Amino acid sequence: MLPSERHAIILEEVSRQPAVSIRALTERLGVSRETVRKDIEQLAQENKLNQVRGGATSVRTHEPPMVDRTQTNREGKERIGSYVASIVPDGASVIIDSGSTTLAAAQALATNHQYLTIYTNDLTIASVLSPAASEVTLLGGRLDFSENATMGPDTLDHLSQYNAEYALIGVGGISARTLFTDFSLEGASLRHMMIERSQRPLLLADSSKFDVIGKVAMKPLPLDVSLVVDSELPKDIFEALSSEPVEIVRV
Amino acid sequence: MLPSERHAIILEEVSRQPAVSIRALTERLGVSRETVRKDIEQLAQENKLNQVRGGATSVRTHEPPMVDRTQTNREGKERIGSYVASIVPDGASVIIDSGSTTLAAAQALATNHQYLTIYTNDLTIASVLSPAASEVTLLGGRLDFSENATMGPDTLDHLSQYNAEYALIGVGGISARTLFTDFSLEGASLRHMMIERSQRPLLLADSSKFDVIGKVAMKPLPLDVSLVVDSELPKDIFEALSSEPVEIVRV
DNA sequence: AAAGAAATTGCCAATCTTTGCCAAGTCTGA
DNA sequence: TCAGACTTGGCAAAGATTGGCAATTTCTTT
Repeated sequence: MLPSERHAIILEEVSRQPAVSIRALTERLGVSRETVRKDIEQLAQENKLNQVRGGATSVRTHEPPMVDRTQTNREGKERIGSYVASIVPDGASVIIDSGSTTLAAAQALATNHQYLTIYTNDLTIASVLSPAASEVTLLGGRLDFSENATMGPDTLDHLSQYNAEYALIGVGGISARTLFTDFSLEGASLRHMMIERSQRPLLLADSSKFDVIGKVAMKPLPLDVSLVVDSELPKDIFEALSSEPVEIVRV
Repeated sequence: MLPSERHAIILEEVSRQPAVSIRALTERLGVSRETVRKDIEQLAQENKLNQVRGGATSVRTHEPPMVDRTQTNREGKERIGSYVASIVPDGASVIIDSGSTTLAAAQALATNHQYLTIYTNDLTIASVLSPAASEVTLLGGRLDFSENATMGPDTLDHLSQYNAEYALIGVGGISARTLFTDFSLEGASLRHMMIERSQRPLLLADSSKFDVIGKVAMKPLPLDVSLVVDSELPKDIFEALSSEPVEIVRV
C-alpha cells in the first residue's frame, strides 16, 4: 500500500468519525504502529488533521459556538448581508435559516425594509426582524440551546406549511471533495427543505466556510440556487461546483 | 477510545443536558470512574464545564435575562414563582404561557430544576429555561413583537400536539363582574387550550391583576384549576369565584 | 426529627498498560 | 548495491485501572 493511499484512507476515517486511533488504523491499513504514527505526523503538519495521543482527530470536530462565530470574518458577513438586502425587494416573503451569516443578512434587511414576511427558526433573527417586518413567523420545535434556534421534526412540519419567494440559507462548510456539508443532520434536513420551499434560494457562505468539512453531507441541491460568497472561491472548490446547479455570486 | 473522543462526548452530553453523572459517563465511555473524573477535572480547568460532586454541569450561566425593573409588583411575582417551583417536581412536563408572571415562575424553575420538559410560546421564557431543562419546545407561529411570544392559529395547532402534567397560565385581569379576562382573542384561545392540555393547570395572578378588566372574556374554565395569588383577593372577587371550579392558593 | 447504617463519591498511591520516540535492523525497487 | 520506506525492539513517559480509606450523601429506623 502506497503512502498516498494510506493518507487518503486516514483522512477519510477522520472525516467520517471525529477521531481515529492508531490501533484501529494499523489494522485497517496493515502496517505498523510506527508507520501510522508518522503518517499522522505528516498529515498534521499539513493541517489535514490533528495529532493527539493515540491517534488523530479531525481538524474541526465541532462547530465553534455561536458567540465566537458571529465574530469570525464579520466584515465578510456584513458585505454578504448588504448584498442580500439589495436584491430582496421590500414586501417579499423570506425564509431565513439560523446562523451567524444569515443573522448578518437579517440585520441588513432590518435597516432597509418595512414590509417583509419572514419565516425563521432562529430566535435572534426573529427578534431582530420583528420591528422591521409586517409579519414574522417563528417555526416551532425543540429549542437548540447553542444555536438559539428550533430544530427537529416539528420544525420541518411547520415549515412545510409555507412557501416563500426567497430563502437565506447558511452552510456549515464547502470543500471540493464533499461540496456542501453541515454539522447536524437535523440542520441539514431543515436547510434542504428551506431550499425546496422557496422560489429563489440563496446560499450564504463567507470565506471562513471554505475548506471546512462538516460531518453531514447535504443532499444534492433540489434546484438552481445562488451561492453568495464574500471572496474568490478556492480553485478546486470552484471546479467541483461547476457541475452543480449553482450560480456563484461574488460580492 | 481516545482521550479526545471522551472529552468530546462528555462536552456533548453536558451541552445537551445541564448535568451528567460520572456513573453515566463510565457506562457511555467504557472506562473507569477515575478516568472520567480526571477527564472532568481537566475539562473543568479549561472552563469547558463545571466539576461537581458525582459529575459535571454545564458551564453556561445563562445570560442575564434583562430583568425589567419597571415591572409592577415584582416581589409578588417572585413569591408566586417560588411557590410554583416548589410544587412542580423535577422531571415534570410543563406548558408555560407568555407574560411577566409566568416569566418569574420560569426563572424560579430554572434555579431549582434540571430535567423539565417545557412547552412555551414565550421566547424569553424559552431562553431562560433552555439551559435548565431536558428539552424546551418553542411553539411556532406569528411573533407578537410586544409580547415577544408567538400567537395565532399555528401556535394553537402546534400546542394541540402536546399534553403536559402542569400548565402555568397568566391572566389579563380578574374582576368580580367579568371574572377572568384577557387583552386579546388569540391570547385567550391559547391560554384556554393550555389549560385543556394539562393535568394540573395553575393560573398565576399577582395583585396587580385584581379588578382589571380586559376586553376579551375567557371561556368558562374547562376543568379544575388552581389560582395562585400573592395577596388576599378582594372580597367581591372571592365570592364571584366561589361558584367556579377554582381552588385559590394564597402564597 | 434524629441517629445510625449503607451506599456513593473524592482522592491518593501503587501497579499495569499504552503510547511516543529513538535507534537499529530489514525489505524493496531501480 | 543503495537509498528510501517500513518494521522491530526497547525505554521512558503518559495514561488507565485497581484498591483502600475518608468524607459525604442517602436511606432506614426509631
